[in-house]
Amino acid sequence: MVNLENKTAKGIQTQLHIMEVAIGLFKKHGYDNVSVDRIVKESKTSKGSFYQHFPSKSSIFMNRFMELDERYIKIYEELKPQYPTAIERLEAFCYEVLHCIEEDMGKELMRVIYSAAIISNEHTFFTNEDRKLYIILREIIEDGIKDNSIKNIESTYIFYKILVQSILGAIYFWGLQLDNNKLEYLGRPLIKQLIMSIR
Amino acid sequence: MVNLENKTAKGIQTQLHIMEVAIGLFKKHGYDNVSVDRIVKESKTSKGSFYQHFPSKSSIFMNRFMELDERYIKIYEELKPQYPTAIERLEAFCYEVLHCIEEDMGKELMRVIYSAAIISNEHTFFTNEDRKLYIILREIIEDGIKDNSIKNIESTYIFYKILVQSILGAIYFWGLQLDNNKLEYLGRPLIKQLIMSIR
DNA sequence: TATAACATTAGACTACAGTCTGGTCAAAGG
DNA sequence: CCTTTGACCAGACTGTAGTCTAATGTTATA
Repeated sequence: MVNLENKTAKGIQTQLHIMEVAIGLFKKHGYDNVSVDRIVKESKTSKGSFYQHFPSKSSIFMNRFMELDERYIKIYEELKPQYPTAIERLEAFCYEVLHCIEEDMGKELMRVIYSAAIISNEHTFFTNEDRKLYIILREIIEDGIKDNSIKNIESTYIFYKILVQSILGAIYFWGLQLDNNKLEYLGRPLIKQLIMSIR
Repeated sequence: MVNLENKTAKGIQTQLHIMEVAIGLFKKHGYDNVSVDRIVKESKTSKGSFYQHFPSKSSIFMNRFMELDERYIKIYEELKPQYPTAIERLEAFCYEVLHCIEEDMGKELMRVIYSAAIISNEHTFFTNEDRKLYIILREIIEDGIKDNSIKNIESTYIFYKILVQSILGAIYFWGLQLDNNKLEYLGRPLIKQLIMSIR
């Protein structure tokens, strides 16, 4: 998910190197306690290099977050054969997404992303309807209409938006909590209720 | 909702004055284009004064946002006699909340609040279960169980959390959008679906 | 009233995200 | 081979949120 357009091999390497060092420092000391100056110092690069490859400090996390969509595809493919009906797949997939976000990203990263995404117009990833995750969701809903396991919805598009809002809400809610409750555990009731309502 | 503990009358006046000037400047030039330096200059105060009364720039908005809970109480009281059953009250109340947030606060203010709340541990308002809005929600759900208009829920507490996540999600989703779609319009399908599911 | 304790205020100062400028290097086209 | 274009990089610089210190006002209590 690293930006590949007009980048030299060396450039890509630098970008990856900065990213690795930065993520390492964030993990060790926390996002707020690591400055860009320190990142460029420890990675033996410079401010100019950093901002050549990342539009902002938070976009280091954004890069990782965007990569997650590739994982969703794999998750969906693995999960698909396990459930006979689309509605079951939809429910299981949603839980997997929540699980994956917590395990692979972690709360701090998600907090930074959610905090940045809503104030910067730079991040259009969330609103991009061609995002892989969104495509999968719509696909499963479509399947559910076809196999008649999903009923009681106005349209694929509307229910897909309902789901997106719910997932955003569950994650945001989780991000607010200072305790260690699991995202999947917190978000499950909402998803469950929605799934129940379209059965 | 201005912090009253250990404040002199003069202090409160200063706080209110700063708040008025700041909100005025934000409305005129946008939050990001108004610095704290400018606020203290135009309000003829000082940095020291500003941070005596506000823990951060964004908390000016937070103050306003917290005041909104008083409005919710009034809204609920006015709305209460219009609907015979609790489930109808719950649905109507949720829409009113969304409506109110857009009208009284506006998207920019909510963006700033949502962006700040999830990264700063300073803001416990969202997670405080004694928040007026949350009390009202639980009360209506309780009423619904009593008058038997609400069924199919595991418990008041769980469904209340479902609702809170949904409202957060709807607002966050709205905040992400660059267009001018109304919050109430965007969030309505999710609320409707949930209400339907507990009927 | 005197004084201690604390709220208030001013403004210099710090830390840090992000910008800008100027230079180097690699590759592509003539 | 030369030149042009643009990616890459270094580091000085800027703007701004938030801190610190020291002075001043206010209030409660001895």
